[in-house]
Amino acid sequence: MKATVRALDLETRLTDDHHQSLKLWLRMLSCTVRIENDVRARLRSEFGVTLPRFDLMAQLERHPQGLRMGELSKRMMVTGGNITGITDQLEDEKLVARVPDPNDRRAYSVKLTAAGKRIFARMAAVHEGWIAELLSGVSAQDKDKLIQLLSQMKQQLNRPLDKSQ
Amino acid sequence: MKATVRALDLETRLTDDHHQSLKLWLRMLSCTVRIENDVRARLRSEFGVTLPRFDLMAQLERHPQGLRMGELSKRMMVTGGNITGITDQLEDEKLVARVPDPNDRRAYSVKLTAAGKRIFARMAAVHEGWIAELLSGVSAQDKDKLIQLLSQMKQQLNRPLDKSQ
DNA sequence: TCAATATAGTTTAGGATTAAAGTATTTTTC
DNA sequence: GAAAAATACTTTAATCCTAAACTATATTGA
Repeated sequence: MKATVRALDLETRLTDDHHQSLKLWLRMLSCTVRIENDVRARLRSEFGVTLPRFDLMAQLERHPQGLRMGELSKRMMVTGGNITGITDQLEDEKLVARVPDPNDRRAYSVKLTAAGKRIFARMAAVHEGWIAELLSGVSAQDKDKLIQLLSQMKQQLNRPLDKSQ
Repeated sequence: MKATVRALDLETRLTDDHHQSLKLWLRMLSCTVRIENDVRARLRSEFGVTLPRFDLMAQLERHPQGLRMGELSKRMMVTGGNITGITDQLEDEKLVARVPDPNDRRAYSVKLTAAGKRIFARMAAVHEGWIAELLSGVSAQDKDKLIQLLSQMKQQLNRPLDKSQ
């Protein structure tokens, strides 16, 4: 839309923006759910593991010193109660361990066990291949552009919203 | 990365692409979950409705002639059993109705009731405003670019994958 | 025709997820 | 130093969601 001079009233501009935003949101949601479903099915059939358990282990792998429940909750953007449940099951399977925090008796760190590390490493490599395969139809340039734009979006989403606009 | 001449072996290129794809995927997932959680909370607090129920009604609103269970399942990218459950509840609330298909006694169409239409219209307008507000930090140009790139991604995701690459 | 197969939807069992309330511990505040 | 508030995590009840098995109807093909 090159510097248009024709009169657009506020309402029209608002509506246009609304539709554009909604369209973008639905398109992004659609891609995300599509990939998520695919990965979920593959994790189940190839490794007999659920997506949330894989995700929790992925967080821990990036933080070998361990993460608190609250940190996991924040990073995975799910409720604390949810983290409790997933951690319980991974602990039953001896893939993660709750390590008491010596300085705070309410808290502890969750860490991957040796078995957890081993098993996760195997899954992660294959998982990365799936994602690359799924996105193989998008050029490297377009991926870069998407990363850039989505990084910016993410940042904007975390910014306190100005309700006055 | 401008037409580089230095020797990159296959493995390196593969790994680079894998990391780029994974990064893109995680960034997109992060934005999506962030928005989804926000919308879920607002739908609950403003209208006392859940996100999946809202989504199902949104599908029906776009198809006034009604949609079969299987069509809803495909469009919403969730299992049929899930659609059964959500539809049951919306039907209990008299917001949608199951209309028997005269030509196929196994099937029926799900339609919004008059009350469903009225209530959904009210929610949809506000919902659209939330999305616009959430994405207000992204310029119209960037939104256009994102829509374009994500549309392309969506198309590529639906293409039969070439496992040989 | 009628048996085999496919399709439309539901049910079931198990796990995931949320919001809200609850428990235990720590920090703050007076 | 003790009451109040905050923090870290868990529990509970309800809903969501999946995969797999199931019911009922429709289609296919010998």
